[in-house]
Amino acid sequence: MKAVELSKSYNPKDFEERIYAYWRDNGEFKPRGGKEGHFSVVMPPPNVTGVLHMGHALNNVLQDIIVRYHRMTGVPTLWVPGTDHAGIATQNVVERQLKAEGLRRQDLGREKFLERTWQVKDKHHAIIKSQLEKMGCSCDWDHERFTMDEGLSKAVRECFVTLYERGLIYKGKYLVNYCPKCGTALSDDEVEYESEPGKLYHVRYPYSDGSGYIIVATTRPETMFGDTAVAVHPEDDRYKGVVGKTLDLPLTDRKIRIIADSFVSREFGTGMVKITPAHDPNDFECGRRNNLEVINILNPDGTLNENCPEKYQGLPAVEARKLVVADLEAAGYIEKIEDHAHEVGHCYRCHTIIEPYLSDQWFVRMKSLAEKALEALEKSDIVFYPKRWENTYQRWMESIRDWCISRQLWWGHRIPVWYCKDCGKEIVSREDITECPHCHSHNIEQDSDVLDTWFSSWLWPFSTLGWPEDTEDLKKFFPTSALVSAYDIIFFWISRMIMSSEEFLGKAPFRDIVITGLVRDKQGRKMSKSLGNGVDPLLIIDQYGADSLKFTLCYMAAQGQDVLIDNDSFKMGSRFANKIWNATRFLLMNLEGRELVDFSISDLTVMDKWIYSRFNSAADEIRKAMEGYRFNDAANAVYSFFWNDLCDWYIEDTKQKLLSGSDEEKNLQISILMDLLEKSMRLIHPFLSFISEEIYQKLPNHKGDVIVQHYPEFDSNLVFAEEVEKVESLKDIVRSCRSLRSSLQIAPEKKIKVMLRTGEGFKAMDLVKSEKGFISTLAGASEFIIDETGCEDTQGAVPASGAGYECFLFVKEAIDVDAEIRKLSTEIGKAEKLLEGAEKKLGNPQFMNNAKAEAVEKEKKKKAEALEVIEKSKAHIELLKSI
RNA sequence: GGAGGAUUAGCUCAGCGGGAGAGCGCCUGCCUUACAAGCAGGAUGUCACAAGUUCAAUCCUUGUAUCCUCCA
Repeated sequence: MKAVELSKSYNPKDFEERIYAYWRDNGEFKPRGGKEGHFSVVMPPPNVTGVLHMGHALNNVLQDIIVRYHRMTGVPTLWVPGTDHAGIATQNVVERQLKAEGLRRQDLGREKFLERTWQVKDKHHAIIKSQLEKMGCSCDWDHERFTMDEGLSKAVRECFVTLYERGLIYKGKYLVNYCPKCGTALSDDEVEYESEPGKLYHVRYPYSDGSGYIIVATTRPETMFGDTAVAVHPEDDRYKGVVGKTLDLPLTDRKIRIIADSFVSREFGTGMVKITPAHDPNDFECGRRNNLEVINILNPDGTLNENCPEKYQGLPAVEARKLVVADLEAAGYIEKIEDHAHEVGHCYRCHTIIEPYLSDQWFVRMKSLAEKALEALEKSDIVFYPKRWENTYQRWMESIRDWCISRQLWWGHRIPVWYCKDCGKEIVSREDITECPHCHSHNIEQDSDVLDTWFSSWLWPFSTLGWPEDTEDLKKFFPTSALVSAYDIIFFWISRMIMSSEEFLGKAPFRDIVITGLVRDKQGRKMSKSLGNGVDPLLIIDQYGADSLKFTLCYMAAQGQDVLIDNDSFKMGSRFANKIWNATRFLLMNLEGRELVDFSISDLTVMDKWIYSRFNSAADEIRKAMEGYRFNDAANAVYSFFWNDLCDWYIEDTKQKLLSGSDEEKNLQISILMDLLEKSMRLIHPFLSFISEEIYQKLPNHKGDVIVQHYPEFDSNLVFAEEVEKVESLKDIVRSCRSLRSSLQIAPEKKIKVMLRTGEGFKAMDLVKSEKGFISTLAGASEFIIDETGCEDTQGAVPASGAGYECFLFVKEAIDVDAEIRKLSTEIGKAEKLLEGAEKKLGNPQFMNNAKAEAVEKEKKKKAEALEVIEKSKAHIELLKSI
């Protein structure tokens, strides 16, 4: 057989793109496994604005690992990709473009504006798709969906109309979060609160009967024009008797009443609160309870309207505030002004301050939906990883509020409601209509609003599979198996998907909910453009390769913890990939002139059995880790098996045989190595997909594409506990010798005589004998003597000890005897500490009675070992002194 | 105001009832014919603080401090 040549260094650019195309063109991403059951994942659809950032990379890389792992177990596996139209975000992008051209969306008109938005969508979609491909995502592109494509739009219609028919959708006057800049209502979750320095204004409201005044505290004095009451706590002793009295509202000619309501905090300000139902959520509720008038004082653009005194009309709220305060002050209504930090809501898209605003909006009644979703958790139909998010989910569901789903935007799913201008009826329809079904008038008009983006994405797990049609995909792949998402959209998205799925399909949309952390910079800050601390996944791929990106993220993604990284973090994955590359390169070189032979367990040496055992354990660890979505543990197992076990010890051990063994020995050895390499590539594939495929296809014993090979499983035939113990013992001996050499500053090329003296209970004798050459090489021995009787002369040797053995290095050069003695003394010190602890426990009757038998055994062993170390070390000190 | 998370080596973080770990960085020595993106050896920690439970606490409980996040 000829050697297979690999380029000298790992260069992912040579093959990543080619391999991706190969997989895709060969249909490897399609669900084709033959086993029973299915494994399916829907990709959280990235927004078609902007490009993918490191958070997307983390999310998709983890999905890819899960998907590849399950695909290799042989079940039909489907990963559905897609993108989200992202209403406000995308519309903002287009509006920014227009602004640069001096235009507004109204100048274009709805149709032209939407055309332009579709162009933006197409552009960003192409970028996103290519990014996902570069990352190596093994999603089935034939299943790709977009939240505004035909099928999904149909699903949205079906959903809206059905909910309407079930009485779960209503239109109502409601106080909504309103962004004056975006010109739309926002859901509660789309408002971000930030603490901001502000003022607390104490304002005097005089009694109408002239008997003095009361003082109310407010942070937003301009809203006083919408005041319709002042409230006190019903049990506030300070204000007994004032309830029911009338006040003159300053700067106006209106009169308002004092009411009692227990929502008032007695501690805040003066304990008297002005009630502005149209402009504060709490006040709105209070107003409802007390049948207060609701006066809206704002225009849609956030300026004051005709319900305010004329001089303030048309002013933005912040401007009006200044003027109102000045006027109040001039009229002597201001008691005092103090600094006051308070939470201010901002639009999550454009960061403008949110105004609570009274308007007509569409809502979904959430209570019944939430109840079903809670039940799903109680019945364990859904499981969160990590589990603690279940509390968060539960609390949110329990305190659910109705969901405002209308948005005053153009980009999105138009609300399927028509109004007949002739008969005044409201028509909700699955199909577009041109005629009023009641009076047959053509004078009808569709509601101009669109639906919240999440109203389409909450259907994602089943709408992407064809719902509302009863498709094959839906039958085969729904419910999906796992959903991977960061914790920031549990409420926006995850919770709502569960609700919609329970409502429309009667089951949870997925079983496992894998919550990842957020990607942050090394200081723990969110990555953002303004901070300039972002790490671009594409640049990382360019620099280190997609496998490095993937493996590093996986290695760092511990149980939903945030992932803190910088550019250099990815060297870790890159080094590992390079190691894999070079180990393979070495092995493939050694194929020259060899024949692969069949072998069985009886042909295996102790070392062989050890490495197969280690491989077996690694496969088992990885399976357990994957089942619990502990990605870092899985990555760790892969890493330490390949590098520490296979490369550092096993391959090193085989070098000698590969160089100087007989042809037969060489053939057997390289065959075993090829078997291990083939298995390793399968083991590694979910975590470093490109390199493992590239290598796999070059192996003489490969069986097709690694992406669809069977994932290694725990094999009880490959458990060799005794051999493992022996090899660990051998490694220990080598380490002792190396450590001694190093501390004695013996140059690597200097070979010296080494003697191993073994005591009772030393099990690895046969291994030590058969691996004499290997030990000699690693220990730099010119001569390696085994002393089983303890009779050999140790005069003049430098000693070291371990469990069941002593090593003696016969050094002729002058050595630093004192330093060695000091080293031994610290070892004695450590051992004495251990001994003390062990003896204390063993001498403690309560320990002996209560502790587990294994714990007691362990302490006994500890004690024996400590005694051995102390004894030997003391003897060694004497030996050194005699030099 | 409520809830959750974090606090372990210089840095980033695993671990989680019985002798403190990884990667990076650092120190020493090696271009050993796969890999200097490597190899070998080494140093570094009152596991935030305080009580409690336990035969035994970095790990469980409670409290404190500092930091972060979410919700109101």
